[in-house]
Amino acid sequence: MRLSRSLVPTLKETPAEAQIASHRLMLRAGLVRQTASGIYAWLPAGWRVLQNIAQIVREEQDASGAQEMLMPTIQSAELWRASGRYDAYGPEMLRLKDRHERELLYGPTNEEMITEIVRSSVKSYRELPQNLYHIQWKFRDEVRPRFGVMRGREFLMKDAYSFDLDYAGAVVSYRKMMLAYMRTFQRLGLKAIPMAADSGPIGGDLSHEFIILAPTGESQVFYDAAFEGIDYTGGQFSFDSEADLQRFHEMMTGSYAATDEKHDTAAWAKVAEKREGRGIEVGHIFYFGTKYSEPMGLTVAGPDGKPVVPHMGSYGIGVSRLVGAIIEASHDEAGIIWPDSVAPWQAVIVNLKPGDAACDSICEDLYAKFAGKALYDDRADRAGAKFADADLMGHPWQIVVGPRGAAAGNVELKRRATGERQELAVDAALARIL
RNA sequence: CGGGGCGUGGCGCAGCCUGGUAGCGCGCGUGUUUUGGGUACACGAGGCCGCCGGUUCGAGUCCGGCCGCCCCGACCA
Repeated sequence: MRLSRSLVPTLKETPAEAQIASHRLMLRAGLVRQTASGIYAWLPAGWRVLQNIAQIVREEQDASGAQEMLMPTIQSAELWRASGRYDAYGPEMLRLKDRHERELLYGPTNEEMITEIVRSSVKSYRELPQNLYHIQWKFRDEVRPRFGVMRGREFLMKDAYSFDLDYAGAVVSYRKMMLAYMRTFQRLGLKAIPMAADSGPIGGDLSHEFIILAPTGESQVFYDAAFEGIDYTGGQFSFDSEADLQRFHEMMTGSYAATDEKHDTAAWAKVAEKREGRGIEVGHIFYFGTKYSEPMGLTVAGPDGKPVVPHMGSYGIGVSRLVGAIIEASHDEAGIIWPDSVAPWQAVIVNLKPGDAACDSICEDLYAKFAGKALYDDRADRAGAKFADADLMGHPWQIVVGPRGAAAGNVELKRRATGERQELAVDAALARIL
């Protein structure tokens, strides 16, 4: 995109409503605009980030064997009465009526709907297991939306639902999702720690929250250094190997990890290498047995022909929350520092002197070669303003093209994360990035 | 939902106490200037002062109601 013709409204000053770093930076970098309390419009740059994150989430879900689908945002109240949650869910659920006075709701989650869909189409144990997910907007009428996109009322979530014949099968599905999550967060450039969470009446160790480390996180976290440096994407854990999945699960549950709410000082004392930090919750997975399948009448024919009630689990990632969380984990005084995998553009080409033949020629050439992966700052602004915006927007690379180097066919390459700069020939710079 | 606060050009704010024809900085437009980290100067555009009602000769300012938004707390991807 050419910046001169794009809607990327950066701000020099911070709007008064924004308190935390990610919210301030998202507004200043022109990623989002708030349209109502807890509801945001995603502007071009922000939308690219959101899609990049969603794509990584999607790839890892697919790799785990889950199938993507899309369920609607609007659901009928009837569905929720069947599970008993219509009344139980409370005022957080946005309720609507259509022109015929039929009761509808804007989905806060999709257990009921997916259970109904599976109920109507899956008839035999041979069709299990199934794991279905979608990436869809949710609405939860939070009492107090805050922290920008991290605690909005409308938010984009990836939610997956697994269906297995029995508990043993559900455990395998659970472990696959846990692995998919750790791989996803690693690819997003985040350090994530799975933490045991309340699993309700079902019990067991099959509910985990995924906390990512960020200095400005909401809660204090305590964890074993054993979680550091594990490579989840390198091939040592296969989704197809139950032995791998078990080893992985033991690794994740065998070391101490807790937020301040559940911190156990006695157990903590025994940890050899302690780590503490701040964290943000970005995902939650749990096994809940037949909590929905039972009341909603989901059964399949078992091997002996008799009906069996499938065991379910559900698995959520806050996709839009991740945008804020990544910024909390990766920014400095000047602005955002995007991990390469989620950046809206890999590089910004900063033309210091639009109109100068040498500068224009190098920039146009670079811009074409990046084929959409670079933002071209062709605005007729001061150099300082462009540098400030480039840092603010957080592009992983900045390619500075000025008359000084252009004459010799050189550009300056700056890495946003380290601040490191060097003067290179155009092709050499290009080779470093692509 | 309890507690606190704020709504005045696009953004950040002053003016309100003590009513008298709306102001500052940034941004925006034009021109000159400058030309590698938000340059300087000049001219200019842009405001239902959140909304409704009341008091008053006169309301951004005082009174009442409503709406919106933010912050702290309890709860959540």
